[in-house]
Amino acid sequence: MRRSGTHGGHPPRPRPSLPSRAQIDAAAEIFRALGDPERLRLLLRLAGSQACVSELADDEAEKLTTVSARLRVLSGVRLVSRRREAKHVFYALADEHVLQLIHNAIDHAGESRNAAAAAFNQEED
Amino acid sequence: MRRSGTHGGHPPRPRPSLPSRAQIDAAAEIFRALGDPERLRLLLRLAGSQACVSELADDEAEKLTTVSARLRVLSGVRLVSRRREAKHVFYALADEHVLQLIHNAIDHAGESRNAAAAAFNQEED
DNA sequence: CCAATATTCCAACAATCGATGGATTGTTAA
DNA sequence: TTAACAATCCATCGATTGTTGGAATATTGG
Repeated sequence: MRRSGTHGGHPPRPRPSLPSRAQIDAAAEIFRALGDPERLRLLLRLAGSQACVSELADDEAEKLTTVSARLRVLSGVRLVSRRREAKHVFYALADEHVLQLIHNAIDHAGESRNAAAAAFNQEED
Repeated sequence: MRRSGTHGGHPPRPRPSLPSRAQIDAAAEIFRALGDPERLRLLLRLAGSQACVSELADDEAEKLTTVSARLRVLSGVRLVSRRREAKHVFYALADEHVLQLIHNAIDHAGESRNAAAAAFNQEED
């Protein structure tokens, strides 16, 4: 049964060309970096104010190397920026978009209760 | 340094204090589900049109159980919705929000070249 | 130079993840 | 009921991940 054309329901949406494989991979990498509670918390911490590694480690009561490793992942996908100042290396959110992305996810998590099935069908879990 | 006050396009987003731990965990779970190229591709495929598991498996030349497992992850965080119709189970994007999230990430990946250092001194949007 | 401090690099390790085949459940038709 | 098909559940396996201690690097100050 191959009926992939006869179920109307999707409005004609301007499809901005399908993302390339490279783009999908890049996006997945970003999401993967975001997909860890500790890294996410670190990002939100940086949203408040920039900080150096030792300060962050002290703040979250974690090992230095642990925090450094987390920052390395976040920095690897440019979610945070690095800046050296004397002996310290300061990290900061790359830009406001990052925060938006996170808050979008939090939003989605909060409302997904019934929004999920809304446009599709009503079902009960 | 720019203050978040006079942005001419965003609805008044009240800074929602700091997200709770549960919210962070939930967001991380969503990001983790998004953090896999195959799952991401599956989502984009569903953005085109809903489909049942076997159709998706056939479409992407993957095992049925593999696709089912991927969908299970996506469904687990309500990124996609499930609907049973006769013998088939149809999956669809949970809502448009999901697509926005993905395109935001792709966007970020594309522009992250110089956006990284922007936040530290002068930023431009 | 050497010492002290801040951070990253490296090499384990346990924990988790994704794919997969086979068993199981669910649905329809005879 | 049995048969056929669709999808999920379960157990396993190989690969990857996150943490961590110790070594290496970088920077500043004697």
